[in-house]
Amino acid sequence: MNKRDSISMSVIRRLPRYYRFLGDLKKNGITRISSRELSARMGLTASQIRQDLNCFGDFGQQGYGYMVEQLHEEIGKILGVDLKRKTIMIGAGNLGRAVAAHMSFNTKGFELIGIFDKNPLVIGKAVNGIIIHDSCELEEFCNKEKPIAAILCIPREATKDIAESLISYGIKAFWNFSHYDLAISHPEVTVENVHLSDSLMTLSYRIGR
Amino acid sequence: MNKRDSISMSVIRRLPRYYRFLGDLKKNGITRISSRELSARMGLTASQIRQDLNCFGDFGQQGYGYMVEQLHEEIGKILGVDLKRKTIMIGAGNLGRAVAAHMSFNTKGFELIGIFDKNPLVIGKAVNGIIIHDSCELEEFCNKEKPIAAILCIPREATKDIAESLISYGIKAFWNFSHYDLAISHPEVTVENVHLSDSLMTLSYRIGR
DNA sequence: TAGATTGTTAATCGATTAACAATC
DNA sequence: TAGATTGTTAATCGATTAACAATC
Repeated sequence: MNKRDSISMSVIRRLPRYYRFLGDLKKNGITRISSRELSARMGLTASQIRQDLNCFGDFGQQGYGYMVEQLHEEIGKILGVDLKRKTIMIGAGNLGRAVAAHMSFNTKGFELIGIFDKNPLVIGKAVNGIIIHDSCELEEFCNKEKPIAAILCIPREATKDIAESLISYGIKAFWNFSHYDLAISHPEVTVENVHLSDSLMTLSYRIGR
Repeated sequence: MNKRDSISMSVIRRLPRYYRFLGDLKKNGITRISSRELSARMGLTASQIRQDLNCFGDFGQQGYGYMVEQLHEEIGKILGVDLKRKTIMIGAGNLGRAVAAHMSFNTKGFELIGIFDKNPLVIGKAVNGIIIHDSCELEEFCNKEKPIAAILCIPREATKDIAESLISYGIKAFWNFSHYDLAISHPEVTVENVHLSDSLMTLSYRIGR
């Protein structure tokens, strides 16, 4: 088994947070940091930080700590934020357009190259310079441009079928905003579900009655 | 210690998903279900489902299973989706407007009663019938309407200060979309962070290089 | 009653924390 | 060298899974 495959989800989900905090430290001119100091800032244990980082290599120096800029860069590479994976978005409703306009895909490993919708009212318009195409052009577009990732901002009911079509067009990864648990049987396809509704209901629970 | 307080986050985060699946079953006319059948549909173990549900009460019937409609309703009550907590949104940019237009707050325990921004271009407009007010009216509005929850769709830098003001105006819960880990020291305030960037970077990691 | 399935206790597994030898 | 802090192993804690008696 590849080392990378043995990393637990718990660790993976903390990586972007490390990346963010290290970026901040760098911006504030801090050049080195100990796991203890970082743990205090992030609200973790120093032990956990050292364990997490050691999943990927020996980034620290004993008796000294970690170099902020170097560690930031290393984690960036681990996350793959330096890549430019061709990405399409399906669904240009409120949420889709906002995500397209709001996210900096190019600093997170992706490049948004096309948006698709079947609503004639939005087709032909552009969001952040990305043109909204007619959904019927999807297959042709994929054959030509070979995107590997798709962002799904479509209604719940449409999700499963569209995802399957997209896989047949060569899509290997989904960022799914629809209120539906996309679970793909193909093992080579990666899915990240964003369930805003679930998040809000979790807040509702925690507020209490 | 209150029973409710002893429930782990792992369990809490699964509740909305149970709620969703049970709603589906109900819609499909299925009136009862065993933990084994539900586990197969949800991709969990039957054991986990029984453990989770037993945190809140004995909803099942031995030898028989669970009544779908009744369980759906019970979980809804546990989540508090029947409540109408007065909620405001701060920040009516792309993301804020999309969230305001896209989410069904009233089926998730909340009622959006006002949106605030300082951009004159959007003040006075409405999203889904909710008026966008000038931010300078925030304190007055809170004194009058007494909202208890706030949705933050503002830039990273502004988040901490605005959150603290809002707490002084009586806000008890935050749904935070800013790229910033809002961690409030007041124990009576609840925070749910939605980190879309982190989610996207997690996907980037999992795709690999 | 017999079969089914829960509620619940016990066993296992995995993740976090603590401890400390290695070493800068 | 002495002090500091890592990398890493061991101990603890919590969450998941298995097992089974209770009971519908």
